[in-house]
Amino acid sequence: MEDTNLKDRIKKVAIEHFNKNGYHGTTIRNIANEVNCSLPMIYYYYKSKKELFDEIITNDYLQLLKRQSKKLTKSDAIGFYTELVNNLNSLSDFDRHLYRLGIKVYMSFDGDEEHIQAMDEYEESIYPRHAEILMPYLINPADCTVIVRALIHLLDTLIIEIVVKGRYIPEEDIRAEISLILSNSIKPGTL
Amino acid sequence: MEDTNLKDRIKKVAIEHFNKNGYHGTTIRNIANEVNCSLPMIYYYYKSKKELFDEIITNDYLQLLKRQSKKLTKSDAIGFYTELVNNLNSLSDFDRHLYRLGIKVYMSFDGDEEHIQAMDEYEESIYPRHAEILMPYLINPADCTVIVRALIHLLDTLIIEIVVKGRYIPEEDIRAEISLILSNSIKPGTL
DNA sequence: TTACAATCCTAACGAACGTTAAGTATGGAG
DNA sequence: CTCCATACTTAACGTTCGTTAGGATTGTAA
Repeated sequence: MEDTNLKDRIKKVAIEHFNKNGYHGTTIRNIANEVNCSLPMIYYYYKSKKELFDEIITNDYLQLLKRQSKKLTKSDAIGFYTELVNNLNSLSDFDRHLYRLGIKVYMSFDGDEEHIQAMDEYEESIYPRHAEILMPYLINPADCTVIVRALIHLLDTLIIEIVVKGRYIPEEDIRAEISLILSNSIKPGTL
Repeated sequence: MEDTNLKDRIKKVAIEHFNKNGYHGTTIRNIANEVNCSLPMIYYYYKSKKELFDEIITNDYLQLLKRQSKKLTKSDAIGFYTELVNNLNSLSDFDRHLYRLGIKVYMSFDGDEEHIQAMDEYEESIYPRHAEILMPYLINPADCTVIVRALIHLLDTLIIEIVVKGRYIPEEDIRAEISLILSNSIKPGTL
């Protein structure tokens, strides 16, 4: 993200503020102050406060998710999920804050009805996607539901731990936790 | 919580609003409107908006946590944690919203520095407490760190799933997920 | 040099905010 | 009946909010 470009600088600061203080706690004046530009410049580039927020969530956040998933070199099941979580450790501060803001909206802790609905739809696509990835490796396909659900739950908190609370979790720790769930349930040799 | 008492009715509505709209998104006027009282009545019972919020978090929320932990009849390890999570299924709407608000502050999604610090201190007491509970049952005490951490992570998302997203998770599902982590690590017979 | 679009500013708008001043009802104690 | 604390009100305070009107500056094309 270019720092010379005023429009982008505004968005960058906006993400920091929305992330830190929430939608209502963020003011256009505070953003303008930090960007060191006049107040109406924000309305020059963005129609309103709401549009600025919308663009961040529906553009930048979803783009970040796609960018992260493209990084995956998917080897085996445990390696795949370990990599997915571990990549978050090396997120830039900016991306981490953007991710955090996304989670916040996703959890209905900020934003309004529209955003929450969009996030819900996205979430419903998660379970089948993981089930599809794991299915071929399972010893007992009947256990699929429990295993996938427990896996998603574990992934969720690992993500929250890293992205929301800003902690670093070493790769071997991530692998150990994921293995705890998967190692007894997937076929040997695929590990 | 008495509904005849105006002071309590104000707090009840305040919790709903803080939970739904965040600290900055909640206005004294909106609360007064819904309680159907005049605006200064809120200042008659509470010194300021901040004090009202503080009391909810440091009084009511922590009391709810204690009340929940007292309900536990702690049998075996898996039963203990299953009960802990399952009890959240039967939380009243009011308590669930209060719990959600607490999680929100705990995750630094709302509130200010003081609250977040208080929550961090509380959180640091969690790991040793669970380690202590589980230690006697572990087959290999060297694995303690991984197991306890994975357990806490799993519990966290189960709690979020029920309290934040408002889903119902059947007791057997909770037990299955917790067993997935614990059943291979704790001594047989203690299950 | 002129014309014009893009980029920026100061100053102000009305609305909504947290908060308070100044009072009015009410009901029990003396 | 008087007194007074409790429970409540209307009306306004000063401040900050999102937003905009109206104009200045700048670089470029004709």
